[in-house]
Amino acid sequence: MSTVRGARERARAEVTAAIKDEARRGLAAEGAAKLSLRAVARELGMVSSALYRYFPSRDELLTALIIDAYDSLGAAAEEAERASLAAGAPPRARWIAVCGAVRGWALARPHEWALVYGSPVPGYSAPQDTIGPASRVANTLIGILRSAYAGHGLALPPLPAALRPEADRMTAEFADGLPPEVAAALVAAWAQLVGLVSCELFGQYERVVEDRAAFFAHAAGQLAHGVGLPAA
Amino acid sequence: MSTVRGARERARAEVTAAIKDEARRGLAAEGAAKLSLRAVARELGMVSSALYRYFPSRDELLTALIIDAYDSLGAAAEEAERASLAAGAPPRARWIAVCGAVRGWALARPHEWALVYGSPVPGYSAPQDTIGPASRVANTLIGILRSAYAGHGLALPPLPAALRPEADRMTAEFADGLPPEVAAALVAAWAQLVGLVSCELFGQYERVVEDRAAFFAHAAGQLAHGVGLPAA
DNA sequence: TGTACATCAGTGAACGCGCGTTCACTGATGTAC
DNA sequence: TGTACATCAGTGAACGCGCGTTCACTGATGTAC
Repeated sequence: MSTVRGARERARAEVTAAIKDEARRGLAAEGAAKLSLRAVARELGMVSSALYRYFPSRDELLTALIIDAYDSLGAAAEEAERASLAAGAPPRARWIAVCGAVRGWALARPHEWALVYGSPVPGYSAPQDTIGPASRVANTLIGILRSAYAGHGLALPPLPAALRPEADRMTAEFADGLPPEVAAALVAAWAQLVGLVSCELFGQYERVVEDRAAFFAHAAGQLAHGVGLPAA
Repeated sequence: MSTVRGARERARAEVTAAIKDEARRGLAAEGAAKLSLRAVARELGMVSSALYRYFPSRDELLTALIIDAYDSLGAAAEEAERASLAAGAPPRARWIAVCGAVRGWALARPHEWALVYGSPVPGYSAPQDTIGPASRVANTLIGILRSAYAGHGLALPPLPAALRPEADRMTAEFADGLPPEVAAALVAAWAQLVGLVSCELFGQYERVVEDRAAFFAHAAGQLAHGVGLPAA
């Protein structure tokens, strides 16, 4: 509770961090499905049963890694928004900056990206605790659209009637105050962004895209257009 | 070589198919990383060493599943194009039909989608044999754009200068005769389509998108717009 | 048509390995009086 | 300040399980003469 923690508490935090770091290395080597407590312990020079002082099971360790990943990605997105806002960038440029930050984070931590946006781990189902951190990037993007809407507005075509109820529901849930076509466009853009990053990371660009930074910059501009932030 | 195969050859084809079917079930239960030859053999009532008469290793079995998946997805896309072409549909409608076929295939075989477009399996690297079947969907989409281009043309904004060399390279490689902005737009649309399908399949729409068919139809329309096939 | 031989599918045992989790334990660190 | 006790990190053995791959083998199916 106190800010000056006891030696025991400090040691516990350090060992916990070391376990997660080693587990992230294991993720890279073997993937989430095969992440092995025994291997983590071995690498740390501990006996495998000792890990149970820190995580009650393998799945809880996975959950901790997932939460960390969402948080770290969310922080990267928020930082990009903060920096470009401070530089006086208009909404479109900030949107593109945040997309670039997401890609940059994923390129630096491909296995953590795979952990949260790749194929689900069979037999593992993420608990509720992961929902909050998971939405930080989306919230950042919504914030940009909000400020654009409050400024010069967003250039979006009207929704098809079939999507109206769904778009109204989305709007009420996480984009209150914005027009319904914005919520629908945002979710689509987010899924498309995930696709751009995952394709690059998961090997789909092999023999197809070479200048990946230029290609992504162009695609992020298209995504901005798709959410009503056209160029010029 | 003859069309009337001997009993032995026929039996071999049947057992090979049974092994792959059972392996596909294993994929669903445990994921590609943990796909187990012994479990497949057990389920088939064989002894595990017997599988080595059919596949020289676990990785070769995985490769066979990957090729099958690409082929099956490619066939679904081609069939959708053929049917909507036969119905006299214009390029935009055919584009949307093919996107819908990709999504439909993925919803019916989520674990095969994950096998080819999800996180890579650590320690496994796909051999050359998978390249051909992998491009059938993209080829179908290019075909649509080709016929649209030959007809009323494609409505695409000019490329940023930074992407011009890359777009020229892509065009020479797989979209010969089309303008460079088409190749770039196609690859981006394809990656975005992968994102839409993967997000839906991998659980990213939980608590976000409810009417997924309507949402996808709208997004596929946006993708069509992105490759120069605007509505109306 | 019959026989000898080659091919091949499938068996069963073995090698050497790894896994998650539990449990009774030792010994060091912290806490209350 | 000193002592008794509680808390907790880490140990080591064990349980019960699963894995990919190799190898010598049996016996059925096909082929050549």
